[in-house]
Amino acid sequence: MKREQSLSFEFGDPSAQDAMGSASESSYSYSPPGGAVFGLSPPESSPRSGRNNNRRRDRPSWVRLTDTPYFDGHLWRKYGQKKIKDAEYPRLYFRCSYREDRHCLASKLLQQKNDDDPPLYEVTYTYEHTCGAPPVSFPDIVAEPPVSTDGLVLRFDSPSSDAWMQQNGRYHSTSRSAFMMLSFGSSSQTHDQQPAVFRSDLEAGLSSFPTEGLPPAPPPANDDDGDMLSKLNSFAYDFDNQMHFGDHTYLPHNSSNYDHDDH
DNA sequence: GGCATTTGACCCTT
DNA sequence: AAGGGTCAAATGCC
Repeated sequence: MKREQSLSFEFGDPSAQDAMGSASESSYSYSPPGGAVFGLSPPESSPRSGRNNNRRRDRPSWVRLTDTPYFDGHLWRKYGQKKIKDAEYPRLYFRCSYREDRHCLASKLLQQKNDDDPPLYEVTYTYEHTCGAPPVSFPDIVAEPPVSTDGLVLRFDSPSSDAWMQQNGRYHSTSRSAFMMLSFGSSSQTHDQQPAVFRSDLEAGLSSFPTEGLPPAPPPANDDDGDMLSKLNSFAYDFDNQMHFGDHTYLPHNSSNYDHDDH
């Protein structure tokens, strides 16, 4: 049902591209996936103020192709829609629902690519979430014996963060039975507690529930043991060159050179 | 009434 | 100057 995904990172600053592929520090304002995604300060000026800082082409962004563009584990508010020249479908603009509350700069841009069933969308994400909001799910964590390693497997039962979105004050889902799995401690990992597997299995379905009773997003994660859920996003990115989210495989461009001709 | 979405205008980037 | 991204007032929904 779902398509294979690809992910590309685009930066105006080559040094930022380098930072994406390693843990090295960068003067670039963006904190790449795998780094500390919490506690970032917003830019000194809004996008409309200032001149050369925060230019569009300098903003970190990555692209995802999906047929479920709304279900990515975060809450988004739509703030614009525009007909794009030579594009068959309008472009939709979303920003993090916590933009004001927590100065989260994350935004995404939705572009429908075709009219298949289901339609394919190109989703361009800009800036990592700094809101600290957990994935939109309330999973039951189940420890299971690992399949073939000496590690630990955690299963996050339904609903999956990949299957829910907020719309008109309610969460909506196309998943009836979803779960995610994390595997820790694989001997192939060079760092402690990095996942070897991170995936979810989704089945088509439809349901929704109101958002009123949901707890607020937690404060930025600390390093205490047991705070697994608040680290979920980080875990998802803690691969060297590959990330799995849901049944999507993300393949960040990892060349050390900035490359405009990436497709 | 409060909040999210829509949509035309404005402004920035290329 | 054209095209694209964001703002903000208007509108709709709960």
